[in-house]
Amino acid sequence: MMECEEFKPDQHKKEMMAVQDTMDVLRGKWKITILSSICFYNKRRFSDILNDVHGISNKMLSKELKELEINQLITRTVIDTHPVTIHYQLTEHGKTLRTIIDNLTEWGKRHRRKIIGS
Amino acid sequence: MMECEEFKPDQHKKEMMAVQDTMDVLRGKWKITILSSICFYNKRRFSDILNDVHGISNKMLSKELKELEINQLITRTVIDTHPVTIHYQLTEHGKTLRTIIDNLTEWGKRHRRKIIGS
DNA sequence: CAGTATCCGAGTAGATACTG
DNA sequence: CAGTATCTACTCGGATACTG
Repeated sequence: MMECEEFKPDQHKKEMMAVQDTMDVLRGKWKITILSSICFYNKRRFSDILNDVHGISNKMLSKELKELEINQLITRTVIDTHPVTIHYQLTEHGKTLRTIIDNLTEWGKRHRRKIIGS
Repeated sequence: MMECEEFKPDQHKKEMMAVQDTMDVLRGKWKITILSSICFYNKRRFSDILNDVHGISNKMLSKELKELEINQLITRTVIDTHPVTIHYQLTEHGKTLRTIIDNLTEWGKRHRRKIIGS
């Protein structure tokens, strides 16, 4: 047996771990949709996102936003109006998800055609 | 990095639905990793995947494989040996996930560097 | 406006044991 | 080898009500 065959599976394990890492960050029913909404509008407030993301509850939105912030994908900015306004925005790191979001969108459309068509 | 282009909000709603569709298909702790394993080896047996995907139980693997098959991402082929051998393979439709898997892998590595480095 | 608090059912997932 | 069966704990997520 060639040594590359020993090396490749090992490399593959690392790749699979990387995929898992990403999926852990994006887990939850709403995360990608929330990111997509913030990305689309650049800046977005809590209640706006609540309207954008069809079906989400304020409890879940609050929770998902916190997790996204912990993972440094979004920032939360308090603006000193009365009452206070909160702006959510993508970080530079968060913006690097753009390609993935686009791919997921494209694939979703294709999948729908495939499943309905069959 | 790119910014989100100006679509009409109505168009954006459809895009978000498409993302949701994809995430619904890929939901579950192990699906992407399983696909990644099958993809890497082209053909893969049940117990092989069980070894590839670190931490998964046979119950979960069985369940996830069924769902992937229902969504027409993989095929299950029974080969008449003794005892029988089962081959799992990606369908053509399943193979279209390749780009997404690669992107998720790349992003996972970048994210790890980002989080550990901060 | 931007969230919290609480209750609860449904689904997810692990451990272990068993089957053809 | 390729799964099922069962039991159990944990988490997800919805509904409703409440706060500064």
